[in-house]
Amino acid sequence: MYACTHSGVVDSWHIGGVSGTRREIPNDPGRKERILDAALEVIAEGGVHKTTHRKIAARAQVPLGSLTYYFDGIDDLLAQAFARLADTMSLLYRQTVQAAESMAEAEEAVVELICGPAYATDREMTLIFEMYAYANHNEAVSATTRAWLERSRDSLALHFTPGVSRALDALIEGWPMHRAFDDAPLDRRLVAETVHAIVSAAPRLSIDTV
Amino acid sequence: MYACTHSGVVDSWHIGGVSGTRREIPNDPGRKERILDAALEVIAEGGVHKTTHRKIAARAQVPLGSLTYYFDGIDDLLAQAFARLADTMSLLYRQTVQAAESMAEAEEAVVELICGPAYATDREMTLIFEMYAYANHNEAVSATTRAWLERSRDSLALHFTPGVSRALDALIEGWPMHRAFDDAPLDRRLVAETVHAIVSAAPRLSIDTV
DNA sequence: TGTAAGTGTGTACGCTCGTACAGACTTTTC
DNA sequence: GAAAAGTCTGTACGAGCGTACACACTTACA
Repeated sequence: MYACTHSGVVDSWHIGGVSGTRREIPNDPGRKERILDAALEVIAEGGVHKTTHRKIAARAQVPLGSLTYYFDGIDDLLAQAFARLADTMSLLYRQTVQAAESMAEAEEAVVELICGPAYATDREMTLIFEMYAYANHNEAVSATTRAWLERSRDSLALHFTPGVSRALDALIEGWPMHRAFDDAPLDRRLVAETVHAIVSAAPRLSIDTV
Repeated sequence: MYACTHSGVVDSWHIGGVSGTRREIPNDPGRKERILDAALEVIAEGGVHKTTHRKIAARAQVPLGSLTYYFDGIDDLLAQAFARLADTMSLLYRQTVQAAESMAEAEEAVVELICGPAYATDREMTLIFEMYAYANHNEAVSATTRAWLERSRDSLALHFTPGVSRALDALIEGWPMHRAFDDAPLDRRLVAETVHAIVSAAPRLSIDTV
């Protein structure tokens, strides 16, 4: 019986001088993760509404039964896939912001997050749209999304005041969304100047005075 | 045979002195629109991935066969439902912006669009998420979405320069999205001050100088 | 009234879906 | 070597899906 808290731990030991090896990782070490990655690919290609166990299994090159073995149904699988996406994206977000060592660099980092495509490529934007949509109908994914937004704001708070962080975060959310549908590429200078305008207004943003 | 370009036109005429009346509107005048509204309700409740012909038919209180009579499959139905949503929202957006008669009122209109809930309630936000997600996998909905974004920017252009319009539009997109997942309500003063910061920076926004 | 055209629908079909589960397979222990 | 424990999977089943279509119904006109 597979417990969903799969650790992947492998242990070797010696008993009475005899060296034994416990079965080397269930069978296929990274299988669960491979399934989750396959799920994200399938979602990116056809959307959640066309995502099925069979497509995921085929993409991950695992038998159909594997999915019911590792996950408690399709909702659980999707929730864990989106959680994996959120982890990856959050980390990238944080690394980008954290690397900045001055206010100028911090502003530049925000511009980078908005203009990409290092942070969010078309594929990631598609997945994010799917996640947001699905979150409105699934409590686990909703929690994942909230945690993600909170982590984003915390990352910005490394450099900016709370008010500025909220405003910039909204901008980082909204602008790439338009980029996803606009034909024209994003004007990097316009973005930079908008970011600067918000940052410069910090002393006047009310939430910071509370 | 029903042609999907249903006009709803009723015509009376006289031929050779005999007065005739063409059947007064197919049978159930607003049926097609009722089906589309029902579709949006079903989508709002369970998401596109749980939306089916049968649920829509039940919600609209029409027979199942009606849906295949009026629409060329589920993709067509969803596309027209989202087009209806976009029309409604676009109009509301434009009316809100257009009513402003000074720069101060224009800024206030933008704040209103962001903070709602007049413009976008939770239900509408859910539908918008679904539309964006679906647009990435359906050409017709993608076109509808692009047209919507363009109309939004045109509305803003009634009061603001192109650069400011783009920046504000991104903010109007992103901030309500966070509102949809945040526990805390939006701080209206912070929003107002952010909007003002962007508007005030207009002379320095590069796209306006081109 | 009879006929033709057009509008609308109940039913049924073929298909794919999620999921269950008997049992094959692998490793460990005796 | 045999048994036990645990890991994994191929197959099958019931449910629900989109869609087609024969046919009922309504109206227009002869």
